[in-house]
Amino acid sequence: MDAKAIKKALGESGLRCTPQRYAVMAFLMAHNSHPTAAEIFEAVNQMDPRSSRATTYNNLRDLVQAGLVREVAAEGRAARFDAKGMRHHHFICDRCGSVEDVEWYDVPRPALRALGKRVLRECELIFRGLCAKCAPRYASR
Amino acid sequence: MDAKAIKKALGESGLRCTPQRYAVMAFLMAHNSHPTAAEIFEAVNQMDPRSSRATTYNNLRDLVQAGLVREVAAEGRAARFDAKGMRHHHFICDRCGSVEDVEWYDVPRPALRALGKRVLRECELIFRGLCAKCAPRYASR
DNA sequence: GTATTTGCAAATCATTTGCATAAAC
DNA sequence: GTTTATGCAAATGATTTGCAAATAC
Repeated sequence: MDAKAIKKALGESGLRCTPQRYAVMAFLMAHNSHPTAAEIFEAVNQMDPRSSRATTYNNLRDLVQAGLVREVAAEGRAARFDAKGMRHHHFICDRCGSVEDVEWYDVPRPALRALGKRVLRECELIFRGLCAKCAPRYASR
Repeated sequence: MDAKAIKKALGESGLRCTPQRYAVMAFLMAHNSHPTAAEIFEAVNQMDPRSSRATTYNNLRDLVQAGLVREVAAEGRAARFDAKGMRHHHFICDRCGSVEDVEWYDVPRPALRALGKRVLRECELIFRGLCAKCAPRYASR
């Protein structure tokens, strides 16, 4: 379906369309679960055991640099990734570290005032708390 | 000036007021530069070479858990810390990774809707771009 | 006095790198 | 054919942990 689109996007970014790189990109486009690099490696390698951990990491770096993939850093935990599709914000679970999409909402002008000489590239909302799975089991910690 | 306040806050969190822990907390309260754990260790140890790297890390973890310190994760780089004082948002520089405070702005209700069964603890704005120092030198990358 | 914290060095975890081989363009 | 990417294993960087000795309460 978008095999061609992926190839095109990679080409335009000066990246060759190798099976390993394609697989990472396709996987991220098909899953909005914000997987970690390790999870992506597992999944991609299970379908076609031709990739290596290092290559997965290198490809993720390349894709982030090319602007095709977004990296979400969470405290103390491994980074998580998602294909840049429709704009959205993120909800990060305090308990399990999962990252979920939250419907996009334009940050109003007043919030952008105090930026001074800084050059703004993007502005994202990060919600934190307990995800729907963890909320009921709230007890420890 | 707030030596007493620090001691009190630690006590209320069930944390003993050791010189090393106190030093970390006092340093964070006196500097809003969002230092990394390594920077905090350096600074604290320079004034009084009695602490160790491990203890600094452990104390930072304890202070974050106690809710006295906030941890800011940035992609690929070391975590940065700040004492929870006045509420504020963060600006993270794409180039140098520095984290700066941005005046607080209450996120309007509409943005808080799509949260479903999730339990919201906090909501923060993350601005990304080039800091005032890096903006003029924009060239490479 | 007792429970917590420290410091050390070793361990772990996520991620990157060097380099020879293989594949994309 | 040339340039870029791969896979491996080893390196790095950040952070954590085990444990005996020290210290806050």
